[in-house]
Amino acid sequence: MTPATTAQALCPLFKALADPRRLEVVLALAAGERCVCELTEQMGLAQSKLSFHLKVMREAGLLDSRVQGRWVYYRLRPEAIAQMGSWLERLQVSELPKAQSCC
Amino acid sequence: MTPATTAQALCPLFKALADPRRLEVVLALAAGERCVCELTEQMGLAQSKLSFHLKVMREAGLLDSRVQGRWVYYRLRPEAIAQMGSWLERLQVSELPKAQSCC
DNA sequence: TCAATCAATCAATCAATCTTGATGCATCAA
DNA sequence: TTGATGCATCAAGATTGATTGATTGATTGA
Repeated sequence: MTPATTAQALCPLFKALADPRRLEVVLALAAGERCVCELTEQMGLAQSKLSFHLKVMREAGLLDSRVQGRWVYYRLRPEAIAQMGSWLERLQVSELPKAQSCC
Repeated sequence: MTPATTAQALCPLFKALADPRRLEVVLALAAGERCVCELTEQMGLAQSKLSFHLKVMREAGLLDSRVQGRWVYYRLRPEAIAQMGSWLERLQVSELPKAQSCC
């Protein structure tokens, strides 16, 4: 996988984190699986709004869900977190040289 | 800084990465500082388009710039990368317990 | 000076995302 | 079987973000 391809694959993940509500949801899920009704209460979000954001994150591959009876439980996908983390790590060059000249 | 506050601070950074063009620019800058004209050429982007995206990333705190003569050089802000990285790390819980019951 | 170059900005258009309230579907308990 | 609950989905409108082409300001070399 070339770096460019990797970037393409990562974009949806970063997009999924590019919203304050979603960051909060992710933070809540870091403590473990939660069902939608718990999240709704905890976040103080309208049900359909939360459902929308959960869908965005699930489709990006950031979250997984499972159905149990009439409840739906969401959880983080550690692979997704790791993928972003290691991409960022590769960027972390200690001392970048200044460009000498240009054009 | 509470976790929630941290999340608020991180949102603009993740937003800055939530675009394929911007990811490519970041990738290019990982190799070191570049001037806008180099990036324009390398990315094959219209000048005003690139300028727009650079501004988004600079205002988010992801990039820094310096002016030298009539050129402007952009570079990554390692602190920004580190901030996102360590936030992601804190999410990386090894084995999340399943929720028992709900509601 | 004067013309050329680099880059930011602006206004207008277009596109993507979010929000809202309503509706539908599945599950469960009575 | 009926009513209630949990969640997804939908259509409409609002908000935000991206693109385009033109203009402007600063800097440089002739």
